[in-house]
Amino acid sequence: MTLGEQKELSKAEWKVMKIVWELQKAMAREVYTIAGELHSWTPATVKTILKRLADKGYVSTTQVGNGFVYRPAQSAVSTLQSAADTLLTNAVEGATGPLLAHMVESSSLSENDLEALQKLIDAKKRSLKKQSDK
Amino acid sequence: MTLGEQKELSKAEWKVMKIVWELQKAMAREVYTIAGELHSWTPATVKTILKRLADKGYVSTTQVGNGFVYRPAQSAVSTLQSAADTLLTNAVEGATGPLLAHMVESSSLSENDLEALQKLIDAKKRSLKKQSDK
DNA sequence: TCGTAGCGACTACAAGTGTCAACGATGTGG
DNA sequence: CCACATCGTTGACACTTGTAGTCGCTACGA
Repeated sequence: MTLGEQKELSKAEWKVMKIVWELQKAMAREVYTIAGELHSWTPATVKTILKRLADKGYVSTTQVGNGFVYRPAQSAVSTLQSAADTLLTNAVEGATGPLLAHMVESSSLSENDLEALQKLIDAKKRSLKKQSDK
Repeated sequence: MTLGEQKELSKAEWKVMKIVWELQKAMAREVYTIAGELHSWTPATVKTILKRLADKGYVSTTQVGNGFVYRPAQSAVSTLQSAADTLLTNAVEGATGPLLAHMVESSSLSENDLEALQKLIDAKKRSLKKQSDK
């Protein structure tokens, strides 16, 4: 994409993207088979969404035979992160803490994830402290 | 609302809700004055959005004079939390950790928030450990 | 080589959104 | 009591989204 203005993903598009992220490389067939099971969409529906995702630049395509191989154009993590930023934009002063608490609580995180978060929070706390006695 | 099926907020609706959450009680005038400055919307636009929010049940209204007092029907925190849950739904296995890390990093959190998160994470870690040596 | 299965493109259409103008009802200052 | 400022409601219109059918093209098995 020429620059910036990344169109956002719609609900249905997220669902398809999730499948693509999981497969990493996928033929249309695989995507709509899975999507069919998961959301009872017809192949036609999935094809439309794939097209829209390609237009928006979320999946890249490489021709193979009579069709494409679809592949995520950006990582799931970074896409999720921008979505999270958007979400945080809507957060009123003071809501962020409880929000994060809720998220941590309701996600299943690995030992490593928890460790990393711990470190991050420690660091944040220290920098807060330091700032207070400038 | 009778039960369940909460319609979701659209982008513009979030922006208006944010204002309503901040004001807690607001006349149309106040909302569209602020929204005008913030997003250069005309009063007409804001009125439409307020109506839609009322229809969706996100703001409650009480008549006063020729108009309404608008007031959030649910807390910012709980609304944000459901949005977060939706977001987490789209998260691929393994993405949640980095996602949360990013969010913690990019938000400004108070000492108390950080403390609370720390406790939560500690608890989570302990329960993970316990589970592993069943 | 020829039928067929499957692909992507195009078309369709109802519902949701972003944006706003106009209108009729109503409260208010003079 | 009247003119005016506002308020909420309606209507409007373009664009996006959810959902799906159809069609022309192509790869592939018989």
